[in-house]
Amino acid sequence: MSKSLSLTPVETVACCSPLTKEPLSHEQAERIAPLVKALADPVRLRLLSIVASHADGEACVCDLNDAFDLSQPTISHHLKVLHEVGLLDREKRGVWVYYRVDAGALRDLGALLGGVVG
Amino acid sequence: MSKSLSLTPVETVACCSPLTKEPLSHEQAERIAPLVKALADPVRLRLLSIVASHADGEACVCDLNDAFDLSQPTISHHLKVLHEVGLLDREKRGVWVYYRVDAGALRDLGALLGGVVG
DNA sequence: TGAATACATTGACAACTGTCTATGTGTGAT
DNA sequence: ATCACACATAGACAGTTGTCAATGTATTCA
Repeated sequence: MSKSLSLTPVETVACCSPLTKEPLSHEQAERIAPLVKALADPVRLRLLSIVASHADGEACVCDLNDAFDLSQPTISHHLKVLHEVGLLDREKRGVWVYYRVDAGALRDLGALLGGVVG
Repeated sequence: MSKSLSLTPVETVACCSPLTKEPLSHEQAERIAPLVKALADPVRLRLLSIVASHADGEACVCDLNDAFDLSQPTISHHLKVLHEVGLLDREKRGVWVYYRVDAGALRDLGALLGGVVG
């Protein structure tokens, strides 16, 4: 895996001490913020929790659309945000697209915030 | 402590299962999101980490202002956001105002996201 | 009382975000 | 081939957010 600027936010988070241990550098904060920002929306929080707790750990977009009173493009948009930041994996099977939570990413983020050692 | 709508986001988070355990309700997501949103900014992430890792667990605004290349009102604004959501406690002593991290709040949020049982 | 210091509040403005409608793209079935 | 379906993308628009300069409010000291 590359060490370059193309690190996804998720990859960045994995290697930081807990927030409360030592001050975050400017660069660390700039990289972590997008990941937290991706979670900072009620719809995306629900999307993530629905996917995570779904049978087989994955859910197709059609299931997700039904869970909200929002247009399909809006759900698609939120899924894209979560995917781009590395919290959700995508897989297309036939006509359907299945999303799956990157459990390690969530765990690392939790550790970073909560103070549990990663 | 009241069970009413006046729950601070921090109080709300403390009582939820991890994100990945079961789907968040609409109401839960609406309450948790502001807390995550408060963290979803690089400046606020750094502010929190600086305060948390400071000697005695507290820092005065003057220290914080010096750590950033931003105007004093801007820092004041970010501190207010973190305070209103319950992540930072304020205490005025003389002319100075000291901020302190609510460690439990951060821990609960980490548990909620990371999946560690609260 | 007056001046200086530490911090908060206000108001303004550009940038970003969430949502929608309309449209595009790929896949499977007839 | 054509049609229907599942999902993504584009463009538009209102609401929110981060920042600053200017101003307000306590508090201490002289």
